[in-house]
Amino acid sequence: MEDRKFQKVAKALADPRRFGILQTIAASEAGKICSGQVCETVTVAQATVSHHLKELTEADLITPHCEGQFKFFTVNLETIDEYLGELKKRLNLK
Amino acid sequence: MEDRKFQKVAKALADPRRFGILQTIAASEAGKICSGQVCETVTVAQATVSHHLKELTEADLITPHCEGQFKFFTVNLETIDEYLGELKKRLNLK
DNA sequence: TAGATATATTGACATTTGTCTATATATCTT
DNA sequence: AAGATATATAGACAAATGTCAATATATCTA
Repeated sequence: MEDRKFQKVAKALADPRRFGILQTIAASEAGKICSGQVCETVTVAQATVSHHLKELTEADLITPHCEGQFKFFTVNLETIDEYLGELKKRLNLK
Repeated sequence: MEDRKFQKVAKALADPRRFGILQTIAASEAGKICSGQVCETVTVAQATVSHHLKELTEADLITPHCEGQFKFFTVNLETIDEYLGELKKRLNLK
């Protein structure tokens, strides 16, 4: 994994609220959830949620797909696995 | 793992320079390295290195032990493993 | 005991970042 | 077409953060 992506992922995971959103998406019934539903689970403004979803998307931790006026997100498991592997690799673990 | 620690570790890992320092410690010959040696591998001031080492220590990612006027650090593998496990757990992975 | 070396702390500063309100854009529904 | 709903963007702001120079503290050595 490239430095740039490695750092992007680490940063995306580092904010508590943003990680909470990621967790919410991961825990969603259908494995996907739309922006509005995320907003309901959180105490910040819609613009802030939109911002966090963008960050998570740019880190490739989630993947968006539109259905009409709704935008759904799914967790990108591969990126997470890659990140965990890369972290171990860089720290010479197991 | 408690929320507080989980966040602390994530934040500690999120800064590129700080992660680089962690990597340097992990890669050290003897498995331990003192502050001054870390300084040599990096382009920032000694005060900045000291600050990052403190952050890593507070996140329990490294453990300090003094030998005279030197302060050595070793990587705390347990914390890293715990963090990886917790991350998977929170995202419902494998 | 002095001076040298190693690390920590303080205080300042600039940048980054999370947040908001207001507004724009896009899609749906009647 | 018009209003309603969903999401994105712009701009502003405060708080957090990485950085530094200067200084303090602690330990070593001659």
